[in-house]
Amino acid sequence: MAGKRTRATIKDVARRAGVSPTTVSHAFSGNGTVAPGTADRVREAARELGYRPDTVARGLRSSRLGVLGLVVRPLDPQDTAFLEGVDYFLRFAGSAALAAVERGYGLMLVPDPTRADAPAVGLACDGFLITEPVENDPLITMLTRECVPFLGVGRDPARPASPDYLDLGTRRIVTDVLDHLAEAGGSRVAAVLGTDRNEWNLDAETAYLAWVRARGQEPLAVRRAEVAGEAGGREAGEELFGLASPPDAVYCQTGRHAAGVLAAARAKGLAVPGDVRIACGSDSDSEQTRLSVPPITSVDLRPVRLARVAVEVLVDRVEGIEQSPAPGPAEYELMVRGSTRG
Amino acid sequence: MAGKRTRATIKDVARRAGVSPTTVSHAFSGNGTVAPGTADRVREAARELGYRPDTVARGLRSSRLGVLGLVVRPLDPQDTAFLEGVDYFLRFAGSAALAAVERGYGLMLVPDPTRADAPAVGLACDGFLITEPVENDPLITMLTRECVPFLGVGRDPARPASPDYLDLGTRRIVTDVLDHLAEAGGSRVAAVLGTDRNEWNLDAETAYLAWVRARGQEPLAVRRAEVAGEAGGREAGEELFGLASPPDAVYCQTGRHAAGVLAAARAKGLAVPGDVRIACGSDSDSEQTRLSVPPITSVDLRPVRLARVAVEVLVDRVEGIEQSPAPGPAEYELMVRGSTRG
DNA sequence: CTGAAAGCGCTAACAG
DNA sequence: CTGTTAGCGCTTTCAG
Repeated sequence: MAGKRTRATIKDVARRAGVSPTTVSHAFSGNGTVAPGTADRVREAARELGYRPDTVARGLRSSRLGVLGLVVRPLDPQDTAFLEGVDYFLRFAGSAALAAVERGYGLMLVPDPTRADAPAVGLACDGFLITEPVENDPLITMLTRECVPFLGVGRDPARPASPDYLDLGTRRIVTDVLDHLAEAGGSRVAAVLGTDRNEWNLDAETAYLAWVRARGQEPLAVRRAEVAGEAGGREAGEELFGLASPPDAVYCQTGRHAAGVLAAARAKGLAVPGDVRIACGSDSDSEQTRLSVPPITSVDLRPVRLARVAVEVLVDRVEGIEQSPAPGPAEYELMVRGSTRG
Repeated sequence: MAGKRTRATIKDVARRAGVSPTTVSHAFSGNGTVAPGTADRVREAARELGYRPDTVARGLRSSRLGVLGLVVRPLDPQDTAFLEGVDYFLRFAGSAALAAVERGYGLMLVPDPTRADAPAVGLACDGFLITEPVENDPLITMLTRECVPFLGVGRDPARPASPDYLDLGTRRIVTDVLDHLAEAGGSRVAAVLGTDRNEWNLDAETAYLAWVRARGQEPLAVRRAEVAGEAGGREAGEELFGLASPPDAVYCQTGRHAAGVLAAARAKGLAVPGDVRIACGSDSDSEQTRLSVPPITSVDLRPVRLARVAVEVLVDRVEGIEQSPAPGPAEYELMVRGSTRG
């Protein structure tokens, strides 16, 4: 079932319809103007031949392929951790794909095109969505140099804010969650933070430090790699609850961390909520937070909506629509659950 | 940040390296032969200019773009149900993307290219993965006609088995689950089936009917659309448990259906397991089955592995590698859980 | 080993 | 309204 090129070309259609290739081109692209009758003949001929314009050839001229690249960080293709963030990521990717389709684009998952082993096609995308750029993201450097449109979902923490990044509003979110923990009765709030160098982590840290200091306390933060997951959270929890004066509330950066902290608290015989309140700054739809016992208060970052907005902005950029108004901070919703609510 | 074409072309590199475009082409593609020294000069010039071969132009000649299309059925882009199968689908899509990358391909989610409103780029893919083809799938018709390689993940139920389809082994799986329900004490097993016309549903029905009749009983099957989800399952459960002689075991086709049936049983005061056993023929990782109370016995279809196999086979086809041995039925594992185990 | 020439399939100017 | 003429950036014979 190999088969050489069987598809009809624009010339075949032109010949059959008794017109020039240009006319066929016009008829299909809707550019120029074609007499209705002629257009019909062209369409008819094309149908008979099973002709469809070749996207690649078209892209060569118009330097627009119709493909958006989605780059997910962290990005090591070896690292199956890629699959760990499934809940949030799938919703994001799925929604982005749909939104892209609605704008006439395909959405391709690509590994970091700056890596040597990246498939060449990665570079062919008309624009890129980069979720959670890392500090001084090399991909952003490259895209900027080559004038390829992109949109960061989250800031590059080392670069100035700009319309090139969607603002996740991390500090505001984290502060809200911390306030909620305090309202729920937490008087000493610890934090379990991640280690990736992205907006989400770096801003969360900043926000936590500021919040704690504003209350005249010393920060009590531990860090665990995102990929350490529930086990990492459990470790962190054991560390925190083993202290001489343990926290009575814990803010966690990921749902998996939170689930681990919860497990550690329960293992230690601590009531949740009661002795300890736990909340998570992300990923409210994850199994870990939603279906744990008790369920863990967390934040719905609206990945479906976020992806849609991101695609809209990116497509506008790709199509050269002038500065689509940079949307404000992403919407979110605090999902208060049993882990902080008597 | 619009910017016209800034990227260096092969000519620029040729000029700078003092050679012809042909030589540059050879140096990069590894085709012809280039003297080591010349190749170095070319590479050097390219580096200085930040040159990278243009994938689109390259694809024009070689008619190989390096992109695999992933078509998910059912496929209505309007229908957010697309997002509902998240657990299984994400794992599948994520894993497929990784496997594709490892073979040097990009993996693009595309809507059914046979639809009128589909983005043209859908057609540009070098090959397609079609998860759960529907009966007489029009996409398969088109791809066959145009000699575009594809691989169905699941058979087209209306076409003869062939190496073009990965065998999901549905009948075997369903039979195993039914056997398990019987072993767990079920003497009258009902089925809640789906409505999509794909291998999964049609073969499940066949297998169920055969299994029941082999035991000298009459089938007791209800159907609910996949998208009806938990509510649909609940309805189905109410219907079944409201019968004069209700079943004492229910096979469900989807995790959501199973969760609904479970809810219906509990609402009716039936013990699960005890009065009723429930098992699900798919999607063991879904929240619905894994984290319900009790958790629901289901089947791990190994989507991560399945996707990897599918990509391997498809890439072999795309690259014209002769008949990579069609892999046998997909592996799976019955995950026995509380819903069938005292 | 290297290069000149001829396109891949399509579209973008311009002319008619 | 339609056709002619040039290519897009790259690869590919096929001569040197």
